[in-house]
Amino acid sequence: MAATTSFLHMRPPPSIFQISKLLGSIVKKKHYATALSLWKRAHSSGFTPSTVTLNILINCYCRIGQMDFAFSMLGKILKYGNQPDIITLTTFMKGLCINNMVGEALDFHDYLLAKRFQLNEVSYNTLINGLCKSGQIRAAIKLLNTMKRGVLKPSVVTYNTVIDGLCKYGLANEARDLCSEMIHEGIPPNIVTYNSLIYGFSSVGQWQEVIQLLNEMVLNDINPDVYTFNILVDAFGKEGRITEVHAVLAMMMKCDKRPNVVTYNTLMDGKMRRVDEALDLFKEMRCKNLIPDLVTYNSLIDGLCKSGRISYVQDLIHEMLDNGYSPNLVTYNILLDAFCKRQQLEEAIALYKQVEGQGVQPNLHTYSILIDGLCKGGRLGTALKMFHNLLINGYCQDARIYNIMINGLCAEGLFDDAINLLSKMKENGCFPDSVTYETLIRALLGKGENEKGKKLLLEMVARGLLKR
DNA sequence: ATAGGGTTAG
Repeated sequence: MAATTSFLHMRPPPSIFQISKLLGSIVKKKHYATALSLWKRAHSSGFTPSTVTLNILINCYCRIGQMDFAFSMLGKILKYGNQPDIITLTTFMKGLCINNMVGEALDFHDYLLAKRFQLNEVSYNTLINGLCKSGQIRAAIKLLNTMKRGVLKPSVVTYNTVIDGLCKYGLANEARDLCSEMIHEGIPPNIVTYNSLIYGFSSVGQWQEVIQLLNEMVLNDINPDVYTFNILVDAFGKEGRITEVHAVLAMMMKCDKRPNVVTYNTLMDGKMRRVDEALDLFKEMRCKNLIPDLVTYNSLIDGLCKSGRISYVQDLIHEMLDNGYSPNLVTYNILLDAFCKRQQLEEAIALYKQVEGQGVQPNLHTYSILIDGLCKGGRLGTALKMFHNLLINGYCQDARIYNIMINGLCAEGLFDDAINLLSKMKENGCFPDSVTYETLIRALLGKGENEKGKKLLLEMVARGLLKR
């Protein structure tokens, strides 16, 4: 920051073009908060933003979830007598999408159309991606088909977006059909297409298809890249197939592709049960001049917490901060979980308040950790309060959160309350899973409540939830 | 010239 501050005071002063360029390079590294604070300094030194500057700032605010500020930057463009351009509008739509407001993004699109603003292919790709990422894959396909009939034709990026969406949804076969369709339309698949498809088939264990895709790639003169190898390392690692992981790494070397941070993160993640090996990889990574990123730190912190090596966690957090990474929600969830599991409930609550105070929006995982921690720490009342707040705020479709609360009630012997919660869960349209029934049945039978236990066991069987 | 879209990891 010192270097950038002196940059602002250069003689002659930098142009707004140079400042925008610097902001852009900071954003490229995803250091959005840094870019914003640099701009604040520039602004107070008297620099006036151009539309490009404001577009960059809109992007920054969107990425850190401050949509109200992003919107006020939109207003600033008008205030300076300029018109938002296609990049402004697309950036803003992207912001709505990544902040769980895809519906608003679509409304914004309709509004722009009504005002006769011209959007382009990138704008549509942004919307299609938003739909895919929010699980509305059918709506995304519909929009793709609309594009086919219109003036803005889908490109390889458009197809890749939907293909990836299908693959993430476990619909690899359908994705493959779409790839054939795209070839039929005269658009050849590229490395991204193949990577998505390989991810899709490897995540459902259809290795034959994966091998076929790899062969097909080579035939089409498309070489596997680091992404391809990382996807394979991850998929094999998740299945515990260490031999295959090593084979992929060997193949990677043979293709002259160097492992990157993601490769190391993936390998470390697969070895978190063996923290020492993960730490060795961490050292190796630094020997190769690969800079650890936030994911690296989060995985290591998680592994160290779970293996009880707390003193090292502190060092690592300091190192992480020194390297310019601020903890994100994943970091906080890891630490909250560690505090709860170590029965340091007061520390957990203090951290939670700190997170809220920073304006970071906790997610369902945060609440699951806390409610479980509160129950196990003898604070059932507080847990119930937090749980009911969640239901009121619309988090009522996730079985895991009910399971945690049911478990908490059972642990206190409050079986009737637990059974009532099962009913409430069904009323809310959330399907109990095998964990729900196992929790209740185990607790009831353990306390000699055999009749109630038996009744639930029958219900579980009737719902087809009993494991064979 | 500087800014917006698709692929991997928690």
